[in-house]
Amino acid sequence: MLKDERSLDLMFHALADPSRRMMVDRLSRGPASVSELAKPLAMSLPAVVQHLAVLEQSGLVKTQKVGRVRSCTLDNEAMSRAEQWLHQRRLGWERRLDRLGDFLSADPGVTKTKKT
Amino acid sequence: MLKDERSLDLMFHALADPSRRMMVDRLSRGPASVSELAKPLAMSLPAVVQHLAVLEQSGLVKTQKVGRVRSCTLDNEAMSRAEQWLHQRRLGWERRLDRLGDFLSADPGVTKTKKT
DNA sequence: TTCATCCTTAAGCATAAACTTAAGTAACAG
DNA sequence: CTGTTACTTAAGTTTATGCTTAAGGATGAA
Repeated sequence: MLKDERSLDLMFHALADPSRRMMVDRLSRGPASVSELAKPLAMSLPAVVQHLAVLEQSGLVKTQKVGRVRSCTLDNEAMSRAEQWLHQRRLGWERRLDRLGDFLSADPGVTKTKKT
Repeated sequence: MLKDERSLDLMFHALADPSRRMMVDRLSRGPASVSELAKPLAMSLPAVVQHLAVLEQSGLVKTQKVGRVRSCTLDNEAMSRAEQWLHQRRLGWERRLDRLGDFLSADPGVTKTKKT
């Protein structure tokens, strides 16, 4: 992990394409070969391989070549890192809303907040 | 929600840029104006506004103009949808690993699986 | 009214993405 | 050894992104 930020760039970018999400979705049900991943997608095989490269560079997917077949799997830890980034920001926001709720119910009528 | 897939495209794409993530990070600590969002970023204001438009179109951020100031807030539900997509795929994968673990510990030595 | 503050809009530009087709290469089956 | 399967590589095209600078509004303060 040279730069965590860069890694998030690559992961979210990888997830921003419906074909790639479909591949991830397929892999969430178990390992698959390149042609298995390609089957449901309406595009050429090279295009699929390019998508796979994006997923692999992001770290979300690992692949391993056995004979002439490339076997692909999901990387749980990478998935978790993307999920956690979202989770933490969302929690920060929710805590803020909670505090606001507390404030409002504690002293209804007071509206002058002091600073930012 | 006309197309859930399209919405995920836009959200993950929005998150795939470090400047935009920085804006989301800032907003997770509370609402902010456009220039507050711009302050820590090394780019022109119009560039920031363009990033903000990407975030807004994705649904992750809501904005509201009061006087000459645009106030921005995070949309918790949109954040949650992106998070959930990741969470569910990751769980699918983990369940699979668990089943594999059960299988291996239940009958060590047997290696001939049936076929996929 | 006059001026500074906060955005907005428009236009242009360089780079990156998402494909395509056309040829390979490498394992394996017969 | 020959053909089929399963990818790989290369090159080219089109569209989208991420900026920039240069000019506008539109509000609010004095």
